[in-house]
Amino acid sequence: MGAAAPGSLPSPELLEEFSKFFRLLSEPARLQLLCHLRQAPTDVASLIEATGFSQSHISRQLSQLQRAGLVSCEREGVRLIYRANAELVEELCDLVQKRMKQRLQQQLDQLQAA
Amino acid sequence: MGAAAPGSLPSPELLEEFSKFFRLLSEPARLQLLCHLRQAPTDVASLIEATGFSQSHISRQLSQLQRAGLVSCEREGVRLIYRANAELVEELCDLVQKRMKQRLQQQLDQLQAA
DNA sequence: GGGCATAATGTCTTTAGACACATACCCTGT
DNA sequence: ACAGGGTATGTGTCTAAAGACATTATGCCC
Repeated sequence: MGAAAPGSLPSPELLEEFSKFFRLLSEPARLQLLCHLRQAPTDVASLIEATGFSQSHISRQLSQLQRAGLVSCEREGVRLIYRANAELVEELCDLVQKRMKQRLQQQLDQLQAA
Repeated sequence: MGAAAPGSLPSPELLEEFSKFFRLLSEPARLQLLCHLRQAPTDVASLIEATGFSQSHISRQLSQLQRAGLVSCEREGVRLIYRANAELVEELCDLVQKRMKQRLQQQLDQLQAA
């Protein structure tokens, strides 16, 4: 155990921090951008074309992802190339995938029981 | 490496599903409840006492977490004992912790560079 | 079955965030 | 230095979700 000491509850500040992180990922648009960037570093124009979102929208989402350290960007001539933080994004994907499986399994079990 | 095929972009439905999952975790109150349950299975009254939230508030949050498969509950006499899905929650914690470290390291690096 | 606990839900108000339009900014090449 | 494409930001509107209150449902004990 070692995980169950009463004092191990996160501070309110930490909770707030975590919550912000998850809130970032709670927007389909941002997830979609992350998925694109996960496949390859991409400039903004291509993201606009790929997603159909407005330029300002994409710019905002990207800057949020950047502040959170999920993506970074570098200039290449006149455009900005964004790229995903590979490690973190991969782990996120793994986790989410695992959860999906678990969830579906649960639903299956429920059906079996009925 | 198999991760970069163009067709591997999640469907809109899947994105929506993921986004809902993260939205669940984007609420400090729910995170706090999860943290409590992570330490030990707990009945609602104790959660009220521990958090100071209203009964209805807690009840709502718990049912959301339950629908998502993050917690489950069983009746014990007149009360309901909620418990966290240990595996998933532990993984989440690991991930979040890792990210925090990474993030702080980034900020450190920035300071070093300045 | 009545009364008393605990837990869940219906409803309302308030607030936080998405998204669009317009505009300002910045970099780069000439 | 200027012009122009490429990106960021100020502002407004709209929607979805949080949170408080009152009410209803559910199981236990007599």
